[in-house]
Amino acid sequence: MAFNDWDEVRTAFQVARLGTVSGAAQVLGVHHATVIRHIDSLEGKLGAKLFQRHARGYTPTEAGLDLLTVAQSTDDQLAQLANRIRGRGNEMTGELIITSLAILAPLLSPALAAFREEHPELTIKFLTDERVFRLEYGEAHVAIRAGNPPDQPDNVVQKFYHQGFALYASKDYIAKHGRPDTLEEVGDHMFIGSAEDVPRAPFFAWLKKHIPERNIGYRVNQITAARPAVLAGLGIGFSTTWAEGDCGETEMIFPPRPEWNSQLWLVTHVDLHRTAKVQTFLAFLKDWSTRWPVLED
Amino acid sequence: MAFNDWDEVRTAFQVARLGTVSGAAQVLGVHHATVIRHIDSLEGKLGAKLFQRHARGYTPTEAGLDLLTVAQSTDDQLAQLANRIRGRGNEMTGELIITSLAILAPLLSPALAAFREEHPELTIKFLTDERVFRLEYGEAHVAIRAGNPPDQPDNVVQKFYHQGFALYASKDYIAKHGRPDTLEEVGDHMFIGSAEDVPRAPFFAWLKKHIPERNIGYRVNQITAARPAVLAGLGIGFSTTWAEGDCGETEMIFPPRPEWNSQLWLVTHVDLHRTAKVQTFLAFLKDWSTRWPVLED
DNA sequence: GATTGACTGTGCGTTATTGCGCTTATCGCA
DNA sequence: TGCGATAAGCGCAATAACGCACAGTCAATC
Repeated sequence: MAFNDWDEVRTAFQVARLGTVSGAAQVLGVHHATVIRHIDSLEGKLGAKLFQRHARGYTPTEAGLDLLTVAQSTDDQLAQLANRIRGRGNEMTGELIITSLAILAPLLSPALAAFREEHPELTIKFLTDERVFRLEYGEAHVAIRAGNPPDQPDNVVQKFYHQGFALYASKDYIAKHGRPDTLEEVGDHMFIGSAEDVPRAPFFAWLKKHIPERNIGYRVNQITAARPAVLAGLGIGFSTTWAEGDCGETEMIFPPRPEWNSQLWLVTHVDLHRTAKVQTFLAFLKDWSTRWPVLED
Repeated sequence: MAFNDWDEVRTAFQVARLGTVSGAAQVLGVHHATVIRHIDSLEGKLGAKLFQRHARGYTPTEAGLDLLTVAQSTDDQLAQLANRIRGRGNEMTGELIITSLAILAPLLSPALAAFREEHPELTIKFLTDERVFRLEYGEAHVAIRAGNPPDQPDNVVQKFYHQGFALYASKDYIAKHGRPDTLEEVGDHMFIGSAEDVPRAPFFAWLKKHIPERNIGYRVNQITAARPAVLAGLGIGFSTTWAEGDCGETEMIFPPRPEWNSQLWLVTHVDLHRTAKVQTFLAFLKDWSTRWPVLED
């Protein structure tokens, strides 16, 4: 390790620049004795004189002049860095990393597109994965989570969209098998269930509890795979109300129930929550979500 | 002022590089609590988070990554600077500034030429002036002084060449006016004296004391002007034995006397005396001076 | 040539920074 | 599920860095 005390370099820099210990002390906001001690320490470590001392001040030697130029460039670079970091909090530039459940991609994409149009300097990363991305590792700025309110420490959580799930079937399926009248009497109708033994999604948990095993002929481990199965006529399956709203390919068999619903949460890390980038995005997203269909109780 | 504590930047740099507070503390040779305090202080000053804290360590934010790259370059530059400064003491490069009396230029120049040939990397500045250059201001590395031993503090003084002065006249002058037999009976012979009221040079002081005013028809304020005057036939004047040795234009009228002689001193500043550059030059010069004419007592 | 002002240098008391020990939390592994 | 390893965080005591006051030096100026 070359210099193990950058502050001493900074002190020597000011002395070399100003030519006097007193002047450097004034600029640095310390006592001139401190400046002398820093210089002595630095010269001792380097084994070379940086300054010639005389009653009128300190004159840099060749080594001192060399330090002057290097430290000047360091000073400039650090000043620029400070400006960048201080300004970054208020800038809508760089990356904005958002993570959510894969199923929300169709719902969120239009909002993200509109947000990017408003802030072209911003690059948006939209991450979906089986594993939960960790905000505390800096993997994302904003997470959209479902289910019970996340209670990670250092995470700022706020209520977001209340998502309604209903049971749908394709028009083909209905033409072939008709539609069940009640959920208590499903007859031979086939349902699309979860591949998990203990499904995390509330609607899948409900399905496992209320629909007999024999009526479940197709199982998925991700809800995103359910809709294509429904469209393919594999059975009656869950989908969100916002996805099926007015598309002509499916019909709602049973309307949303409170116990099927899923609450979405907006989650940010406390360190990033206050930044303009995150705040602007959250405000935009909440405003956008008012246009989404609302469940009637 | 952007950063007023470069040490905290250095700490943050190691944390960003290694990813953990503990690792950075180990590298820096401080306690990990100190590292945490540095980071907290730095973030507070910048008003932005540099790291995301979690149980596995510290992950740099965008600002932290920015700092990492800037500080990495700073670290490299300071390391190179340290190597340059540490090595400079042993290098024969850069400048070597020598100051002396103007009259010594003809004597020293051949030595300086030979020295530069041995060390082509070295640029030699040879300064002569009325005023005395001050070593303690870094104006020169080596000074060649005459007269009484200099007793400036912080100056390293060593005996150098013992310079002999004699009285010379040009062949023209001798042809016209002949030559005096003794210094006690100078008759109408003209001498070249000093323009100063109290001459500092010992031979001029002697001249003022022993030669009547009426025999001094030409006065100079610098000894360098004396030899051209002698050559021009203005009178009998002092010159150094090394200058007149075997040139055919002048003849020695009176041989050197101990009271005319002048001791030369090699003077260096204590801060620079130990450097290889100065030491090598001093050794070379002393060796070279052994070839100069020696006074017989 | 005495005086004034600016600067360096040093001993001493104080403050602030640091190190230490302990606690808490997380992860990996059996 | 429990245990060991690793890392952050925090209060308290020790130490090192700091500011202060005064001495000493030099240069300029009237």
